[in-house]
Formats: sequence, C-alpha cells, structure tokens
Amino acid sequence: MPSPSLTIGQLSKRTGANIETIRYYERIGLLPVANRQGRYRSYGATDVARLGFVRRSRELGFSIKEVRALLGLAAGGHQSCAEARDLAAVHLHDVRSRIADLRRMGRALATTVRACDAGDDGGCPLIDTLAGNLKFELR
Amino acid sequence: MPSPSLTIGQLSKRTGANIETIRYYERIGLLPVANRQGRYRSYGATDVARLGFVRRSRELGFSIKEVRALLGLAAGGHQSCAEARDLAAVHLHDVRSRIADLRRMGRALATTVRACDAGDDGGCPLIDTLAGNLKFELR
DNA sequence: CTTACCGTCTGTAGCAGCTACAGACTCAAG
DNA sequence: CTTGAGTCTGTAGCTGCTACAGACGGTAAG
Repeated sequence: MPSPSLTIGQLSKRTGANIETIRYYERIGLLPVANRQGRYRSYGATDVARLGFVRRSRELGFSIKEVRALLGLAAGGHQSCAEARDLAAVHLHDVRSRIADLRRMGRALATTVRACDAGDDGGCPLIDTLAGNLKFELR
Repeated sequence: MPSPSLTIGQLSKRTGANIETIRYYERIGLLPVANRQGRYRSYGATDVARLGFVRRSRELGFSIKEVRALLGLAAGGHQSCAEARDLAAVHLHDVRSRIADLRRMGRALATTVRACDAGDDGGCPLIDTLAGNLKFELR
C-alpha cells in the first residue's frame, strides 16, 4: 500500500512540530517542498521520518545548520558516522559550557536571594550586588 | 570636581559593553538619552554606574525586561527588596530548569557519542537515534 | 595646507528560530 | 446555503544584539 497521506495539521500532531514551524522548515529548505493534493500540502512516511529526525536533533540542541549537516550525513555511508560523532562531540562541549555558565549564574542568584531572605542589614543585597557594591561576588 | 566625561568608546572600555550595544540600550530606553558634547555622546559617573548595573544583570541572565524592572526597583525604597528578591527567585527557577534541560541533552549526547566511539555494530548510533530507531532513548 | 586616520554619528539590515497575524481559499457537515 | 475548521501565501514581529554604509569631526604627520 502507498503511504497514507497526511495534511500539515496531521503531520503537526504526529510529530509535535507546530504547523507554522513545518512551513518555516520548508521555506528554509530543511524539509523538501511538499507534494500537493490540490493546493494543500500532503505528507507521507518519509516526511514524517525526516521531520522526526529534525525535531529530535533540535531537542538535543543542534542548530538548524547542524541539523542540515546531520541530515546530509544520515544520507551518507559509513564514514559519515565519524563526522556525525564529531559534530555531536563539539556540540556536547558547547552544551557543557552553557551548563557551566548557567551554574555560575545560578550560584550567584542563589547567594543573593538567600541574603535577601536573611534580610539582616540596610540595603537590598541583590540590588547592591547589581549596583556593583561587591558584598557578594558575581562569579 | 565634576564627574569626568567619557566618550562612548571610553565608556565601552570601562564597562566592557560594546559601543553598538550602548547605543542600542539608549535606543530601547534602557539607558537615558546621553548628554552631548557637540555631536558626541558624553557620559559621567552615573552613566557608568547604570550601565554597570545593566551589564551585571545581563550577566546573571536577566532579560532586558527584567533589567528594566530591576532598575526601577533599585530606585525604589525598602520594600523594593522583596520584589527584587522575588524576581531573582523566579529567574533562578528558570535558570535551573534550563540547566536541567541542558543536562538531559548532555546525557543523551554523551551516550550516543560513546556508542559511536565503541563503534560495534552496523549503522551509526547517533544517526540511528536521531532517525528514531530507539536503541538509545533521548530522554 | 593636505592627507591620513581614528573615532563618532545616524540609519538600516541582518542573525537564529521561530511565532503570529491578515486575508483569501477550500471542503465537509448540518 | 451557511458555517466552521483547516489550509494557503505573505509579511511582520519577537529577543538581544551585531554589522554594516556613508557622513562627519578632530588630531597629527608630512
């Protein structure tokens, strides 16, 4: 049997991707220009798979550019795996440094919030910190 | 003595904020419209302080909107501290959930990268995962 | 005096990655 | 026949900058 054809709305529900996002992906060439049934876009199993790939990649934090590369590699053969691996490794490194940044922020925020809760002295610890009265160091 | 007046370039160096960013902040009303010496913007101690406040807030990950609020609260009196604290607490919560997201990504990435390194079977673990062949779960 | 160079000015456009319309259409149910 | 849901295209908006282009100002060397 031929793959059952989905409307954009059905594809959206099936993949969790927003309709506007799907059209956006088509516009930027991340998804191929969809087949039409009349004037409506019509999707099959391949489209579901490709969009799923994109969604999962995005959920792992890959940029659109990286997703493009991954899609290319997915189509390629054996040694594509090494390239994909490297792409992921670089991205992982990036994710880890973003975590480190956020943790630094989190620590500074927690410190000042706690100081505010203690509410001991005159002045607001948070605002004083932001104002540069370095009772609490930012980093 | 009057506060020594700085050019935008000097202010930029002193605060670490990019020149274009300073003008951008002025445009969006985060900084007041600067005084002029002739046609050039001229900054004093208050400006250095205010921009410093903004920069530190941004480094803690507060959005522009939140920075606006914090600036307002900084000008306010005693009970502003509670509001500022709450703002920071909400933001901290947000930071922590972003960390959690990133950690999830990081784990999934690390798993697949390791699987790629092991390089046992046919097929690329990373690409297979993205393709939805769930040998390795994403979350 | 001229030329060169630096800094500044305004205004606008671009980046990522969507999201949100407006206004027109198609199609099926009631 | 009408109504409502879904879809279509095209464009503009969001956040927080960053990057020009093209003009002007001030200083210093030749």
